[in-house]
Amino acid sequence: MKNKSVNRNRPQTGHKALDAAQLQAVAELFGVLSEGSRLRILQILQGGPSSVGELVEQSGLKQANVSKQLGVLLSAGMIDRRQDGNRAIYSIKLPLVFELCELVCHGVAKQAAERAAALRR
Amino acid sequence: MKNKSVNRNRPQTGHKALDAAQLQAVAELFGVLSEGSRLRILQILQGGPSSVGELVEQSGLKQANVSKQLGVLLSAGMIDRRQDGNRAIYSIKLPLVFELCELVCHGVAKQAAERAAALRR
DNA sequence: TTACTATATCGCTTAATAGTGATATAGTCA
DNA sequence: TGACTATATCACTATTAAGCGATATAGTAA
Repeated sequence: MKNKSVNRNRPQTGHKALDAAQLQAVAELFGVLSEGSRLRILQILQGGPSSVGELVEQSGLKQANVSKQLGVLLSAGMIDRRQDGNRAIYSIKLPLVFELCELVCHGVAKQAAERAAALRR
Repeated sequence: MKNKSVNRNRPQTGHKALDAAQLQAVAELFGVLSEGSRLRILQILQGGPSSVGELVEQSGLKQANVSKQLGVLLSAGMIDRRQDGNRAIYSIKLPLVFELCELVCHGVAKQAAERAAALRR
């Protein structure tokens, strides 16, 4: 028999593997970030807290949709909500969101854009 | 009139905003990472190149599903494919994948797991 | 109260995709 | 050649969610 294993000499990655539940949690976090409309909202919120109306205006999305996506972001714990009189003010809660966007935007945005354009068959 | 703008004194974030196309590209990248099965495959590949059969064995997923998800990862440019006789050997291509996982896993995995468990209403 | 504004939610249609069993394709070995 | 193994693809079902118009809810102001 050949028994030619590909996996000898595996490099040490320096972090322990996640179990199924943790993997699923990470997947869900990425899932929240996998929608252009939500990224757009987060991008606006990176500039500071905003009301729903301001988000609607700046994003170009419909109000119902903005509210819905804000709910998703809120459930995911990524943003905070504060009531100010008539309005609801949202702000970014998790600094990780910043870090993720920094990492992705700096390192990959251009390549990703090119690749996505190429793949859009 | 009140004209009480929430958005004075916006902090400088130090990176320029992405346009719609770039946002969409980033969203698609996150989308690829938003599935537990694909994260599982990437996690195994972090230990080194593997054949499809090895991935099937270690992941517990069906072969058809592994092949399909490998196709998604390949199209996204995250992994490489090499033919070795009868087998197809896949390996991680984008180092960014490592960095993303490091960042997320270290900083959030536990919190995300707790939060996801709490949210699983 | 009434009128007005801001936000959230409902119901709906539509689109995308995960996972599956079955099958097709391609390489290996006799 | 034929038998066998490994991988990819097909056809299908079921689930999920985005975006929308319409409506409900809540706060404000007269």
